[in-house]
Amino acid sequence: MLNIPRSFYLNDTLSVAKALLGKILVRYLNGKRLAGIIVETEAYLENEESCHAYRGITARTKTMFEEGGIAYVYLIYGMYYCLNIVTESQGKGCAVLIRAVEPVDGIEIMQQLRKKTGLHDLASGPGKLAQAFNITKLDNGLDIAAGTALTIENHNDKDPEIMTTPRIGIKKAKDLPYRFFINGNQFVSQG
DNA sequence: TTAATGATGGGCT
DNA sequence: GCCCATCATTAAA
Repeated sequence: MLNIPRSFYLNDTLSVAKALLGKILVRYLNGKRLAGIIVETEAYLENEESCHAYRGITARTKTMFEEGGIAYVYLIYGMYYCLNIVTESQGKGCAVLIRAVEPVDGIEIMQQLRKKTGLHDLASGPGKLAQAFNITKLDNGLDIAAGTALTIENHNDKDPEIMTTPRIGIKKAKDLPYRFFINGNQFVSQG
């Protein structure tokens, strides 16, 4: 039940993306706890084309240049938000996309936010996850390492078996093996 | 079962 | 104007 400190997020992005698997994403919404086990992530490095920060700082991407542990939230396809966690040092411009979690706490609230029943489709994709946790552009720039409204906890479970593949839904740098997920977990997106 | 498509809006080459 | 780190719905097979 321990909030993960900033030092965790200052490590290299690929290591952080893998280390986040099995950790607990926690959101406090109107005093209620929403939580899920992170089962799928993707890394975005500042030196490859598919990274938003690749072309430098803009109004949208300036959050990606904050220091590790800050939330970077952006609107995609006009209707969904994606939650990222900035990694490494201030000014670097890299982050980890949280793609899917396995719901643990606050499942009824997630079902209301998603307008769905059941468990499997609640947060098995980046847009679904943001909807289930009520994450919007208002959360852009929040300090996840500070451990307040939006945070990540380490429950000291054993390290999961990690699978690696190319990232999903991108056109550039599509072959880089920067997607990670927990082997066999049914809440990973796309099967 | 898989494949195709519409929704919807901010950022940018 | 076109692109986009998506999803739910519909159509086809």
